[in-house]
Amino acid sequence: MAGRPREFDADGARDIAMQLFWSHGYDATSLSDLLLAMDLSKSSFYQTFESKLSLFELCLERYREILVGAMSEGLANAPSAMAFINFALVDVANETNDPVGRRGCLLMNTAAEFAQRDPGIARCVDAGIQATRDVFLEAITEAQAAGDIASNANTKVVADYLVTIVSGLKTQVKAGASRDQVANIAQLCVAALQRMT
Amino acid sequence: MAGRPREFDADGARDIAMQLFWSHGYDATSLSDLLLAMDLSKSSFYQTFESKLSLFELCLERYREILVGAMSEGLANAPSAMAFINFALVDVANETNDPVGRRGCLLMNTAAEFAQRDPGIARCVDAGIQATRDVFLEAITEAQAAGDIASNANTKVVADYLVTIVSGLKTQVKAGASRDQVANIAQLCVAALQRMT
DNA sequence: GCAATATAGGACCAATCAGTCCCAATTACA
DNA sequence: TGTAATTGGGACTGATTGGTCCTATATTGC
Repeated sequence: MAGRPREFDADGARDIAMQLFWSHGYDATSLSDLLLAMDLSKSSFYQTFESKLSLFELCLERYREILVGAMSEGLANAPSAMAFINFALVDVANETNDPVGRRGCLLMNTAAEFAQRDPGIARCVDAGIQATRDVFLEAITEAQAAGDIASNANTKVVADYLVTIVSGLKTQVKAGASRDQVANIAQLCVAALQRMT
Repeated sequence: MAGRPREFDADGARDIAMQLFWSHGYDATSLSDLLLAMDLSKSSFYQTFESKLSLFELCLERYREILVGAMSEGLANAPSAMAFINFALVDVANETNDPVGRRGCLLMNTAAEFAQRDPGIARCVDAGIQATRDVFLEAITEAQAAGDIASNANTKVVADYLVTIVSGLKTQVKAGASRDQVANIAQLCVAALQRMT
């Protein structure tokens, strides 16, 4: 009944596209760039992914999946919730010498580039940010139980605080800040968190 | 000796362009958009501003000028340096219902969009960020003298912290956060700052 | 063999892009 | 009056954009 099977891995191709979008943004990633990197003919591309925009949505969802997965795993494996939070912030400094360039966060980049233009994209971005916020929320609750964060702190606001910090740090990286600079800011943020009442 | 004088205000036209770039970014602002808004013919445009890119550089410099001016004035007129810092952060929440839209900061937007593409633009962005950092630095030193910030705090890192926070908050705004949400995060950041040792 | 699907490749589309050039008219100063 | 500069407008460039359509070939299940 079914015809000739697809010869390429659609998920793999989408992941390659995700890297491009992450590096250069939506507009600056042209269709020809995509076809070249994904090693697809135009026919195959449009048969599998409806359009550039819908592929982008897939990439955003995939990005969230990977990001939240890594964060959840990091939290689970960390010696303590506070250690995880500390790592999440300080680790941003390592992106200053990322061989693939200072790309920031695909979700935040998208929010900055054109989340307001397309409602579907806006929903994707929002869902992604909420998901990372939820992981932080979990870590904060855990850190509270461990006595590392004041018990009367408003966990939701603190979670938003962490998302804001990470977002801000990544923008600093894109703006050209040095490794030490970013690491120092991150440490200050963690220290501030620990002193909250 | 001189011929027919220019009929339009070049600085005013540049300011209009700045608003466009601020709202939509560099790439998404087309030349026709610019000509229409600035009310210029293509001839006049290219005679006065060498190219779209060099006009953009002018806009970045102008933006810095306005931003730093407003911050300096705010600091000078505030009841205290700490009050100024508090206002600088909490006031970001007001951008959630800005009639012109959630535009973020032109400097940070540019850093995110393509600071890495062009070295001249990267310098402009960096200069702008440094300038705002310097105002914060001044405020921090003043707040230290007033006893509102711990005297042993590393002022440069704290200044970077503030820049990071403002940048993060503005990104939150662009990502769709509510007014209260942003205000709460901002207040938390200020509270954290005041508890630093 | 037949229907269904996927393949690569290219022709083609209308639109947009930034930028150049040329034009005739206009307005200044000397 | 002549020179210098700006004006608006349009023609035009070459390139790129995302996307559609078509053809011919290939591979599957029935």
